[in-house]
Amino acid sequence: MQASEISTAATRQSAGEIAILKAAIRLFSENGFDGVSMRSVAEIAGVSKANIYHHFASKEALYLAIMQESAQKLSVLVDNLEEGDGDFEQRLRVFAQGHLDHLFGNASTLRLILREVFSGDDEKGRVLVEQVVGGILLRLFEIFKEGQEAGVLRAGLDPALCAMLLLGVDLFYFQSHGMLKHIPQAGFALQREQYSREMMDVILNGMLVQDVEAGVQQ
Amino acid sequence: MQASEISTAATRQSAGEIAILKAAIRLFSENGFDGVSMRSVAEIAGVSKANIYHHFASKEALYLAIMQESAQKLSVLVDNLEEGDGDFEQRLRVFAQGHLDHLFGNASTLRLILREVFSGDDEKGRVLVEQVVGGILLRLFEIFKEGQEAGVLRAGLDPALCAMLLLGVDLFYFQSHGMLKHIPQAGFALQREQYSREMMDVILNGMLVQDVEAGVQQ
DNA sequence: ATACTGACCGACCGTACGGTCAGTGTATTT
DNA sequence: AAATACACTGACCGTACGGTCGGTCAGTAT
Repeated sequence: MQASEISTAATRQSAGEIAILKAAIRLFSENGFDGVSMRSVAEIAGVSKANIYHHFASKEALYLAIMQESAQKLSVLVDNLEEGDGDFEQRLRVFAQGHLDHLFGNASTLRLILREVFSGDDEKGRVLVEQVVGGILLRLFEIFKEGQEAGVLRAGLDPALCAMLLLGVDLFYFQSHGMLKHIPQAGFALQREQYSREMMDVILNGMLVQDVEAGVQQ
Repeated sequence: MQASEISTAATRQSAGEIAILKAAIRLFSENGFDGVSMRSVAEIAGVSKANIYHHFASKEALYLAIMQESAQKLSVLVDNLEEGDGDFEQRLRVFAQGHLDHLFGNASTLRLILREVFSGDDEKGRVLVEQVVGGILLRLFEIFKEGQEAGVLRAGLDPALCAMLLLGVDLFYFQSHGMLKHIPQAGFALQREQYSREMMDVILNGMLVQDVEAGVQQ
């Protein structure tokens, strides 16, 4: 009944190492790289600081390990879109509906990666693409490209751009829902489902081919 | 209306103090609060560390001073954004492009504010949002509202949501282009104008009433 | 019994941090 | 000429940082 065998398959992980990773993911996602000390990680994890250096070569190495583990968690999102049944449009609509919830379900993980993505640093951006999120995005682009070849996505559009728009709309909400609540006019942002539904209504209507009325009335 | 004397009127500033503020804005916007040391600020500003403490009570006080100056600067600049004088669609395209240019034109200042809004506590965030985002959102909101009353914007849509989508698309690019440009498949992200144009193609197509095919070929 | 392994720890190192303080140099006021 | 005001500095303080080191201890294979 324990959830203790999550990723122990690939590399054997001691209880301490798992605790370290868990503590690090929480602290780094909340406070960023510079805002976290190895001492605080050790304390939260309930191990000695020296033990962290037994498992990880440096603070940077620990950070990178967490980033990659996090990216792996997020790739499940694309799996859902890839493996769903129905045609592209149906899968896309289901995906769009649940995507935002999924993001919030992996809040710590996502915050960690977004912090890096939005840092604006060129070098970090490159490393991020090459080692962390590049593969996920390419798979997403490919799915949209197939959707276009199937005649569902409008012909003139860049599939990658459409994918990023869909992704960006949800990421934007994930990042800024706290502040959106303070804007009086933005009543649509009070509830996640409402935001997702109305936003997806606009952008799907904007990029899908209009054969019949595409269920966009209300 | 010159933008050259923003805050020199209220309090006399010595050359050293100006250099400190300038250095601090650059460093804090690039590296965040925890990633900047008072020593590095002093070095870049070309003054002693003690001199910073002569002008500012603490690191927090320096950071706060910069935040306030930046927020004020941004809110003033936003008011000068061009809007275009053509039809509804043309106005929005000009506005979106101008807004995006505006974001990049004040990159350091903006990054500073965004960091605080997205990761700071609610209280500070709310003040900043009201001061910086409020004005521009309201202007866009009015444009969309007029468009809807004129029958150009689809009737079921929330004008505030449309405004938020447009701003979000620009903001998302500002924050993520450092990563996007390292993805070969995301060629649309290499040039600002191209990104803005193609994104607007999609979302305008999703928002506007479809009388004819809305001129989205290239 | 012995030898070996790997998880783990307390104590420590050099450095950099935020912040303080006594004092210097230089204008302006009296 | 003396006094006041203020921008500015070098040296210093206590603390916390990332990282290292010698060593303990349980498990295990020989």
